[in-house]
Amino acid sequence: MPPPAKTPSAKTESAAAPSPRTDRLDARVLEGLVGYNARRAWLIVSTVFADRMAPYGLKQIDFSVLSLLAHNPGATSRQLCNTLDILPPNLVSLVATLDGRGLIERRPHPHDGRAVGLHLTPAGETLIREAEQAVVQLETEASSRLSTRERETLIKLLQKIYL
Amino acid sequence: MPPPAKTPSAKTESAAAPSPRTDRLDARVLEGLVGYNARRAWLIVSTVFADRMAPYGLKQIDFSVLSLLAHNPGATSRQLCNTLDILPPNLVSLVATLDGRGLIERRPHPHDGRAVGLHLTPAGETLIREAEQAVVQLETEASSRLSTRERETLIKLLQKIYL
DNA sequence: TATTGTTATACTCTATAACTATA
DNA sequence: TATAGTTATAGAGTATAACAATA
Repeated sequence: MPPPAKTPSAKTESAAAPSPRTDRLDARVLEGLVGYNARRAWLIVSTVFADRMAPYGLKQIDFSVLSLLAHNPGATSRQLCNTLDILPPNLVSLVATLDGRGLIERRPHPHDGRAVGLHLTPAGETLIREAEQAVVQLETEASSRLSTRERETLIKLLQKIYL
Repeated sequence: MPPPAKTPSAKTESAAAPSPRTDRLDARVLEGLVGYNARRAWLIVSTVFADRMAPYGLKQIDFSVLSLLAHNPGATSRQLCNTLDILPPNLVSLVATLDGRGLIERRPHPHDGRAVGLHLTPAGETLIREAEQAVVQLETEASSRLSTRERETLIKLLQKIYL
């Protein structure tokens, strides 16, 4: 059996340079891991998201909550928590802030006296409509090196992991 | 122009159920975003990672540092920071802990008196060798619904975003 | 003057325990 | 007894400013 074809190694670049003194290291092991790559990609999209959503005063979690309420009027905190995988105590101040900004409204739940139905206000509706458009735009730019087909494939494969 | 074909909406499930009272909400807008999906997928892999690496006493960042040092002996803190996109102050206690555990060693840098070359100890070499195998295994399981080809495609597409 | 590594610190995110009011 | 929402709090993760030693 012939020796296996070696993948190019950083060490073989130059036999006389044990300390290449570059700023970047050989990260090929990490770059072969789904977890590492998913986090790095998310970090990039995240940064663009934060920049573009700053004018709307929305962080990622705020956007998620408003977008869910736009398409699920009357949803409860518990439903938001289950859908977004966040813990109830961490949603409280968030909902309170959105309420204080006049973007959402808390109404008594029709069938359950313990629960509170969350609804977008007209201001909230307007804001999330604009924000959703901005997010679609920002997502397209952040993944501009992917074709439409590739982007769809990427999302489909990611969902095979968590959905 | 005819009305556009409606995508199936949660609202059309039943005209008499304005509050479906389910635990899951319609999240199709979010599920169309790369950022959202990348984060959700990373969260899953992350959980599996934490469970399987607990016996080794390694968090993700510890694993990344040790793995980089295994393939880049003598790397400096600054190089680790640049490669992993973390800030220097946040690496200090981390390196100190790995040093305290006897997994890495700090040696004076040959060409730069300010810098410190980081090296794995024999114990560190052994640990990261086992840990890398465990991570490959855990990654395969966490992405078990993907074929080998799909997993490669996923990684390639993620790297198109951040690399 | 610029860079490496460091300290101190603050802010955000995430997690747990315990309470209340309703079911 | 169990669940929805809340409070308080603790722990991680991430960020900035400022300093000492060296280039």
